[in-house]
Amino acid sequence: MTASAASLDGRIARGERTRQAVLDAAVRLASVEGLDGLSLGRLADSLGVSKSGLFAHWPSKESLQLATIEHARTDIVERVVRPALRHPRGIRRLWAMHDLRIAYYVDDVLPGGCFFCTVEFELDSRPGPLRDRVVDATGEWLQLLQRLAAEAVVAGELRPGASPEQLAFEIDALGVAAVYQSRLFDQAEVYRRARIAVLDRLRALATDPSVLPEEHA
Amino acid sequence: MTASAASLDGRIARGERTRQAVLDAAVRLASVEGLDGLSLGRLADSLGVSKSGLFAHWPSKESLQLATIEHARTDIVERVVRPALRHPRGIRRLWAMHDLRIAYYVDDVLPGGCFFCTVEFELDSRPGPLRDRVVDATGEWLQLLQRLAAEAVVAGELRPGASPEQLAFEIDALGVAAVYQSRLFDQAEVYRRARIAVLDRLRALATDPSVLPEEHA
DNA sequence: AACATTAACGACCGGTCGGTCTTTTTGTTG
DNA sequence: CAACAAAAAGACCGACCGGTCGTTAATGTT
Repeated sequence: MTASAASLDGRIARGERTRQAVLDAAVRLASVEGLDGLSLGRLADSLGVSKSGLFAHWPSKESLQLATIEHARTDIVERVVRPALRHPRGIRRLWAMHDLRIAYYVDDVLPGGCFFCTVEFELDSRPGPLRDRVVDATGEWLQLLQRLAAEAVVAGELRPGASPEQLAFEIDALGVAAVYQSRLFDQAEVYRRARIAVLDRLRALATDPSVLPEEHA
Repeated sequence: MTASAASLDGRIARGERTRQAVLDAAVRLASVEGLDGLSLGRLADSLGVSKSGLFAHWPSKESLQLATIEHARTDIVERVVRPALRHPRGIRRLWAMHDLRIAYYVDDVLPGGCFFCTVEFELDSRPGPLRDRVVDATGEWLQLLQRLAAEAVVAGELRPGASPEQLAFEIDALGVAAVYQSRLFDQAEVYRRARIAVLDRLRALATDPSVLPEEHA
């Protein structure tokens, strides 16, 4: 019985594998049906496991939903936030954040397009622990955009008059709208508009627009 | 038995009154819970009528949901679209449409903020008659914004280079984002940003910005 | 007064929901 | 091998879901 026994125990490893598989499926399902529309029976069926098996890992539906939010957040951080942070600080990093977000949607990572967009509108008027967690995560995202914009101002790449709060609001708005309009109408056109809108906005506020990419037709 | 017998028949009048009361409550409930979260039992309870009484007016839940979409659409037309169309054609009418939309949210007409925003994200990835009807209504709204923008270009109030499609996308995006962010965070600040964003955008594209109102602090 | 029509109700149906409990299977350890 | 522990299954529960049916009450027609 060593300190790493837990990681070597095949039983626990199996449980962890199952847990990840369940959360993967839960995020995918919830991106379409919402966290409330996510039913334990259907979730279990879609994985070929039994419903009661889920209760071996989470004591209630709500705790599974909370874990699902956490899992979705981790996914976004790894696929969007971290890659964007590898770009040079300033206006290019801010643009990369929006660009990679749209790319995440283009790549059809989730069948519903965006887990957080779905649950934000699902829970925005329904108090409770789920909503609280979504509020936190969304606040983090907006503050991240805001911080990147502020850094771009400090670096002199955005005009001193530019408001980071205002800019963060607008960039997020265009990302959210891209999700729902692309689902309702023609996808490619909408994604193009969401990119152009932010590019135009950044170009108008930039001290040297040439650091931004061309508008790809 | 005159031609206007139907309108004089107290039985039919009573039914019509009930029908309107049900649809009013349905739109309000669905703006919070979504069209799927709308349960017939709770809807009936909130009105003090019996669940089976609802089936006297609609043959199925889906047909009630469709009627609810229609009812919500009528509400928006009367409270936002028609008042905005009374403003002079061009950039002022386009601004009025956005301004009145935000005012609709500020006035807390619906407990969930916006019926269509909720159901757009609820149904955007779920095929069926409900989604089809929402797609139609949303398309109408976007084309309306687009038409107003095009009229402003024709009137020479917006620069010839301005793209009505792009502008319509951006204005709608800022309206939608105002809804969900105001529900998750501080309301007044978000509404102010949604107004300023569109005002700035229109001002940048206007040939004569003085026809637009000042940015009210 | 007799009858037709409409709105609305209460009882009930099969099915699904989240959740509990007991049992079986799978893997670890002495 | 036996003893044990974790993962997973299966049977089952009360509550609620959308929906049906037979009935009653109110209104209008003759």
